[in-house]
Amino acid sequence: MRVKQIADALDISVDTVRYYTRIGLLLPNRSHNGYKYYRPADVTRLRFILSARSLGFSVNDIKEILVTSSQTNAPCPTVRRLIEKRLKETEQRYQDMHELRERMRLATSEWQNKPDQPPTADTICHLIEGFTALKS
Amino acid sequence: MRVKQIADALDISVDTVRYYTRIGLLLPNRSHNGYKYYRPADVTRLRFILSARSLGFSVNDIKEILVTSSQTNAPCPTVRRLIEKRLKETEQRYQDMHELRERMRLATSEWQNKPDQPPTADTICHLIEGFTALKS
DNA sequence: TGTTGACCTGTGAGCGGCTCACAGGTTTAT
DNA sequence: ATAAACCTGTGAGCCGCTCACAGGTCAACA
Repeated sequence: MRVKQIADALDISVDTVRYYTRIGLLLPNRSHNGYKYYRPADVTRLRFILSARSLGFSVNDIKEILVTSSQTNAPCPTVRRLIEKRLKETEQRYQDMHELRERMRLATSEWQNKPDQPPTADTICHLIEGFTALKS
Repeated sequence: MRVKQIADALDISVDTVRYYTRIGLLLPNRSHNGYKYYRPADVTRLRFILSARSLGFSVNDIKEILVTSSQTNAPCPTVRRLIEKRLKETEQRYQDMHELRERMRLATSEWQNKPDQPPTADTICHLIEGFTALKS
């Protein structure tokens, strides 16, 4: 398979396939014309990469898992360790997003009742500065 | 004030102050020695920038707001328009984070009962591939 | 046989919002 | 006088792609 075929088959862009190839996650064959040819094993590998991405693993994580898998033939402990770490980060970012969303909602709601005002010497936008002053 | 003083005063890093200066959000004075000197108006401006960042505005948004503010002296309509846009994006990312968190939690919980296994011809890590196969 | 058009190549840059590094100049305190 | 702490501009790195460029390859059709 050539790049477009494998990309279409797994419903991702050729650029993404090329990116994974470029950073060494995929290792296709080269033919006389310089084209890259992807074999069934590469499809398995790419499918694995996409699964891992959708579970929040970084591409470096995936690289590490693939190396471990080929060396020690027991990638699972690595996988368990990494997902714990990524889950903690995700929880934190989720929490941050939650707070940001609340702040934004509260601000828009409060701004409903406030008029537009020109800037002064001390304030650039009374909506933004007024809201922050209120909360801090 | 010099960079470290303003950075300490607002509890951010000198690199961040320099970054905002570099992209033109801050416009300090220059003295004979080449040092940048920040005045009270710059402190107000930086405080505004930080408030806006904490409400989810991008640095480009802030640039736009500052330009509007200095030209039309009514930044509020711009601010209202932009926060609506950013809020929608934030809602979406929040939702995405929520789903990712659920997937990760479910995966870790299911993996509790599964043993480690070496890779085979068709699978690299049965935990990851097994989980994805289950959900799709 | 020629020519279109779809595909392919590698490399480099861009996105956001910082953060870090480098090599050297300036100021301040001892 | 000297050392420590500060300052400068510029460039690169982070992440995971995405887009652009200039040119090479190949199948189909006239």
